[in-house]
Amino acid sequence: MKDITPQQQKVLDCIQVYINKTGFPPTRADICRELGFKSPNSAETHLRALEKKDFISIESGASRGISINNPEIKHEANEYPIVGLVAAGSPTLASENVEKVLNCPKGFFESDFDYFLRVRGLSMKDAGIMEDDLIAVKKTQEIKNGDIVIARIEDEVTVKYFQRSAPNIVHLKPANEDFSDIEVNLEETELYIEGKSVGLIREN
Amino acid sequence: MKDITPQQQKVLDCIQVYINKTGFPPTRADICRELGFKSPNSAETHLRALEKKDFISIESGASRGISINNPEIKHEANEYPIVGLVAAGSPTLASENVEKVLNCPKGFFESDFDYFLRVRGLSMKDAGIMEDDLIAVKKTQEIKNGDIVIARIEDEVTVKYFQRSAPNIVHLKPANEDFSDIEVNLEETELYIEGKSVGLIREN
DNA sequence: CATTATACTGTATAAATATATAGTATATTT
DNA sequence: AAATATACTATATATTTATACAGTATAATG
Repeated sequence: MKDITPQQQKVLDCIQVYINKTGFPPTRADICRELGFKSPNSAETHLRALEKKDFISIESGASRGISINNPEIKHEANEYPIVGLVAAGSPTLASENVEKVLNCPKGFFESDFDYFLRVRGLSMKDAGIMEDDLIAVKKTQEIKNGDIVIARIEDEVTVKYFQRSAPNIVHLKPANEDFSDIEVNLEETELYIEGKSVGLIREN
Repeated sequence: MKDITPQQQKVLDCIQVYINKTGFPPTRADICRELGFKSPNSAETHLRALEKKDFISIESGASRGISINNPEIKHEANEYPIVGLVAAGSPTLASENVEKVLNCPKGFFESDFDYFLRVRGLSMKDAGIMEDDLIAVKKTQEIKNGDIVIARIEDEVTVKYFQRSAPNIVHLKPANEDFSDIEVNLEETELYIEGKSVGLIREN
């Protein structure tokens, strides 16, 4: 992180204060009003300087598209969506699948994650994953053998242990003797890995 | 607070998730994209309904001028100690037993709780409680049959199902067939109930 | 049975906003 | 001495965005 100039610090503080006060970031004009600038370009150039120094991110084209980069994890809390294991289709954050959102501190689990998945069924019982548990899912394709993955095979979504047995053969193994392994031949069947489990929460 | 419709809840969640993801609220068009609406007016009317019911505030004329009203639940976070199952003696919050502290929002589980207990052994495996899991423990003497309790019998601390079989007989039942029930005659043996499990967290 | 709330599509537009361009001036670095 | 970063004013404009208006349809309410 490069050093910030006093004026840039003022602009950064102004953005933070504005967000705290209103709930959304300021426009260039808002910053000018707050800090007494007479040209929107004053704000613009400061914003670009802050962006270059990585203090903020600016989403191009979006109004008020400023977000403050906060690499240090201060017990900031986040709202994470809880999605259900929909029988057909992958768990998506977009639509009717979001059950509710759960407030959880950033860095709660060792790895960061993207959403919670509500578990249906007992196929991972012996891994201590019970019905209605919430799995913290990190969307990633970096899977190692033995990871617990959220996998979609032809519109069916399941939670299983991942094991690549051969270059084109993946085994999805349940942790329950009442269920059997799923062998997926990647040349015949489409397998999409939604992500992997990085944690679990049970409310009882 | 008036009651919210399922669809309005989705829109509200969508706003919250969008803010988490981007740092700023969505536009009407953004909401449509996320939820699959084809007219910006769909988002607009839902927003106005949410505003009328006081779930959100909308700043007139401002782009992305949506803020979520959440005066009551301020997602206050607390530091909870993680204590180990010390072989002799009850889990105390004395500093030598505190492994570390975990930041967790208030009201994270349905019931409030006092500390986390690091689980040793697999005696509650079939209840989905695995080695190294963290049990959220509420210090209480109000125990019902079937509750998962943290019990101390003569300096030995265990986690078990609680069942009062007779006025003076308590059974502490494991959830693992390799372990056997512990029958406690309250007239002969001292049983102290440390508290009960109200939730579980697994970091993996 | 009329009214109101919910839940949408589709179109239009004034206002809000990001952002480029053209300058001026000072301090710092190479 | 030239280049670069900072720190502004002033103007212009394409795009983004909020928001109104016109419909359709269904369920709930009084």
